[in-house]
Amino acid sequence: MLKQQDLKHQRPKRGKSEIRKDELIEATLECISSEGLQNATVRKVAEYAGVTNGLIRFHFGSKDQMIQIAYQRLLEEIFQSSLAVVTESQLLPRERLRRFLKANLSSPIVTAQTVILWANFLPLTYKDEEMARIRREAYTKTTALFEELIEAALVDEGKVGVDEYCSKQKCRHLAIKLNSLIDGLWLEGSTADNSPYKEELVVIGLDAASDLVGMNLRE
Amino acid sequence: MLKQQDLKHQRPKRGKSEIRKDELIEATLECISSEGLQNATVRKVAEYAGVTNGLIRFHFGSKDQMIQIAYQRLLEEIFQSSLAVVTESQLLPRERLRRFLKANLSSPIVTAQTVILWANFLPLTYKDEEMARIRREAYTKTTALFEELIEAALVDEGKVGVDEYCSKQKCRHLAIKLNSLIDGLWLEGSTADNSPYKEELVVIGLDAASDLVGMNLRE
DNA sequence: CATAAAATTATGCAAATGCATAATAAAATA
DNA sequence: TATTTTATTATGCATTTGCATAATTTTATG
Repeated sequence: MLKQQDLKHQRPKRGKSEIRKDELIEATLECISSEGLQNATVRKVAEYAGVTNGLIRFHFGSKDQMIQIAYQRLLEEIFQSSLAVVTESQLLPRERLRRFLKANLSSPIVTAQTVILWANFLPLTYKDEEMARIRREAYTKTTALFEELIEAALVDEGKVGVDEYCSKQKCRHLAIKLNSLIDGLWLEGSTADNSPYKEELVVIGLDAASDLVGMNLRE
Repeated sequence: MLKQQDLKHQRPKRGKSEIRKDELIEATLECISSEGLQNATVRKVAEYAGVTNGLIRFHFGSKDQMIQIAYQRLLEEIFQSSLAVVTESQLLPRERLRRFLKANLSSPIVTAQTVILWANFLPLTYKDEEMARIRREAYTKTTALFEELIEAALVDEGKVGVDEYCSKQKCRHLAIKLNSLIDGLWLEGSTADNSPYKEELVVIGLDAASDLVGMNLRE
């Protein structure tokens, strides 16, 4: 009902509409990161995309939906870029966890651009239920992955037994701790623009994570 | 030149103007936390304060200044409420650190209201130089206090020598770690509204901090 | 090619917004 | 009390903003 997805044998190429929509989403993110959400008006975003404002209504229906979709995209991109480093299956669990942490403490996640975008959207998640949902969904995904990586590493290193309740609890707590640590460092790292400090942040983060997990993740 | 501060023998009572300005600042914060920065217009804030919009221009000059002053107030209030718990001078350094951490993980700092306000202001600190300055100033104060508390605790517990370079470095790193951890937990704690989880966050936070500092801060 | 559908622009409007300026009220002062 | 400052309201204006609606162009389809 939504689209003629399965009519005929469709070319693998995305339809023109999808491409344009993609451009508009990217333009939205660029506009917000450059001008701030306050100034990211429908007209400005259209200007960033090189189209006229009416087109945004055509593709998104309303400004609110435009914002929601852009937020979703941002979170998905962040998730994907940290997921990418752990998909190589031949890695040791510990190394996988280490890479995941490192990815979350380096570019492209730790960039002023990313944090600025994140910060601009955040307030909306407290007032707009849909934005809250989008946030929760991404958070759940990230946390699940985190717990998974932690548990695998702990089991592999013989630190916990498998399937015991207190082990689950331990992993859950560790996930919260590591997640918080990373978020905090990420926030801090984005403010200071001197890159030597940013590299130091990775070291500090892995060091702290090592203490928390009780496992050498510094390598 | 600014005010007739030292003319005559002035009553200790604040002038009417100061009181009204205070009301307007509080109204600004209330309005932002209820409606979001986007909708915190001059007229809305005036409505929250029960005055007409012209008065805001009279007291603040412009909307931008109104926002800046409100931000300053928020950060000051946050700082003061965590400072309050460590001023009792007869406390052991370790207990003092512990209380500071706990304060930063409980009400009134960890409330949706506080985080919402903080989140609303944050994006501005990336575009407005004055807002960035206000943020840096508060951050510097907090970090300095943090390092102070950490160093005192480490020295008292005999974990480090006094005045050595690597000790300073250690304290600095620990301050960054604890600060990040707390910020992350704070952010997370504000989203979930179930209070049992919030109490758990304090436990988790103190537990993690204990691991990081290498000292029992759980009580 | 013809025609229907999709994509895009053009135009306009009503509401909101920040700010200015004048008018008025309240308070201080002499 | 008279007068000057200070505080507050009233009014208005130019601009911006989101959205609607119609017109136009482009693309797909029979």
